[in-house]
Amino acid sequence: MTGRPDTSTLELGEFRHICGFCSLRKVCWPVDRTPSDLTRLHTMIRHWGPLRVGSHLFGVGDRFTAIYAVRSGCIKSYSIDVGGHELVHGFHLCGELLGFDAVHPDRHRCNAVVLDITSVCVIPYRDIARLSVEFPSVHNEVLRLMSREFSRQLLIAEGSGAIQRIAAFLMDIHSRLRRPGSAEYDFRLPMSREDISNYLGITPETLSRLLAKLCKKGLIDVDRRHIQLADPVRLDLISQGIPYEQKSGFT
Amino acid sequence: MTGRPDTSTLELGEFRHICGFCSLRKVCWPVDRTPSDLTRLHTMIRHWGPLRVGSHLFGVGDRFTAIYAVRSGCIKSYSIDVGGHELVHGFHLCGELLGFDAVHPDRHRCNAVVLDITSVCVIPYRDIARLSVEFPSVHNEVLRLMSREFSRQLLIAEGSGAIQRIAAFLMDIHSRLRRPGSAEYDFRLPMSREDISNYLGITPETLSRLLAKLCKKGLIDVDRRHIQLADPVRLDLISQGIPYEQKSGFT
DNA sequence: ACGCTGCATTGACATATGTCAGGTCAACGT
DNA sequence: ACGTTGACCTGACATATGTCAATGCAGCGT
Repeated sequence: MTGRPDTSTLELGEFRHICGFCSLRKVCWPVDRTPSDLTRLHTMIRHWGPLRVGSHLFGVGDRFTAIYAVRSGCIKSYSIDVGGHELVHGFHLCGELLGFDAVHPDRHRCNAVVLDITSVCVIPYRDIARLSVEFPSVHNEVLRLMSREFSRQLLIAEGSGAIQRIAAFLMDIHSRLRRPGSAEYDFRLPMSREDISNYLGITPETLSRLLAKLCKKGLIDVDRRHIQLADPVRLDLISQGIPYEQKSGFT
Repeated sequence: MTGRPDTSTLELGEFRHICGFCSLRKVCWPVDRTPSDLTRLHTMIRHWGPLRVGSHLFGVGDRFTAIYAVRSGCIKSYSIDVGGHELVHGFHLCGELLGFDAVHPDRHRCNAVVLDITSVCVIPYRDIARLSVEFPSVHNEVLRLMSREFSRQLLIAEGSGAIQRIAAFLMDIHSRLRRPGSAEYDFRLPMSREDISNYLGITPETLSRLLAKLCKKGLIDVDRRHIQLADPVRLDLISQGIPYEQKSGFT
């Protein structure tokens, strides 16, 4: 779409669509809009996908051309450090935006790869900038969305222990994956153990052991990528560094 | 200034100033501006300070009223977690901006406390929003500054080992503290060991030991808060996880 | 000069996490 | 049914870091 060659990408479903009918509208642009605003959005946004697992939305050094909204599936953003190791910056699930990493130098500073079959909306940045000038609310919206990403990063980084970060991660993914209003506590992780451990800054072995530990303590149930939060309340306490019992074995 | 009562604050030097004469102008707003832009800034910005060590610029829950630019000194932003422990988000040195933590919920999510005798510029957010609408370049500027903060956070968080993070921290502070064009490699840390270790997510003891180790290896010289980077090149390698020798003892 | 005080350092030890190696299991094609 | 493959789990051990307690040391007021 940006002219970037990526032969691993399927471009099957490219077509225009009206955001006014989009189920994700409130997620992408929660501010109330007038019909004329929606008409504008209609002329700006393209739908794209479904994309094949492993294909890239953009890569390091690509020019900043657009913001992406995930309609379904999961995108992983990552970079490769000087030692050649992958560094996972984050995951973008259904209803979330990505691409803000390139606002300043005008070039993407990370890669974005498809983990699940994924469809996205493409919002050209040029149009966002134009809209921002016309509608201050859009400007605030962009700032707000950047801010949200920012605090999510802090959330994971602040836990001092591995268990805290794992618990926080599970709670975070669950809250982002569940449909609004749903009270279900089970979900399927869209990413591998390796991606999770890399994101959390621990080894896959430690992640595996601590998941087993949480399982044995009865806080969660794990079956491969299927997760059930058996005791969300205690999990939440652990994610905040509070052992749920005096002698539970969690610091 | 915002009406927030803070009896520990000195309000000695409050007066209007023309940013066109300000030595920090290029740091705050590096984009070239027309004289009329400068006149506008003139009407917006107030100077404030010097502020006493320990006084607060703002606290958690305060309404988002302004962005602050540090003219001299050092500000620490931090929050208190549910366990009552302090969590240091970052430090703001001469020529840097703070206050963006409150763009979304319109309330500050952290406290900002003075570490060194500090003077700041106060830029009311209302005016920034207004300027953003009139001048797209200002809008980009705000995004760029948020983006810079964002990547600084990642820089520190990504190092897997404590030594990496310490090395990265020292290099980072040095680059932010030195005057442009200066080739000096010594500086004075504006914050305590406890603040540093808290920021890096390690204990003061570990910090102390690893600083001693770097010292013994001849990479730095330490005298209380005075630091000299004796071997910046190798320090930089360490900050990227690359041992500077095969058997150096650094992972 | 003196002792006080707060911060920084150091040592001994406990614990958490990484490393390396091997083993288990489900998914898949033949 | 069989072996192959890749992801995941587990054990033994090395290392890094946290914890607790004691010491050093500069700044400061008396």
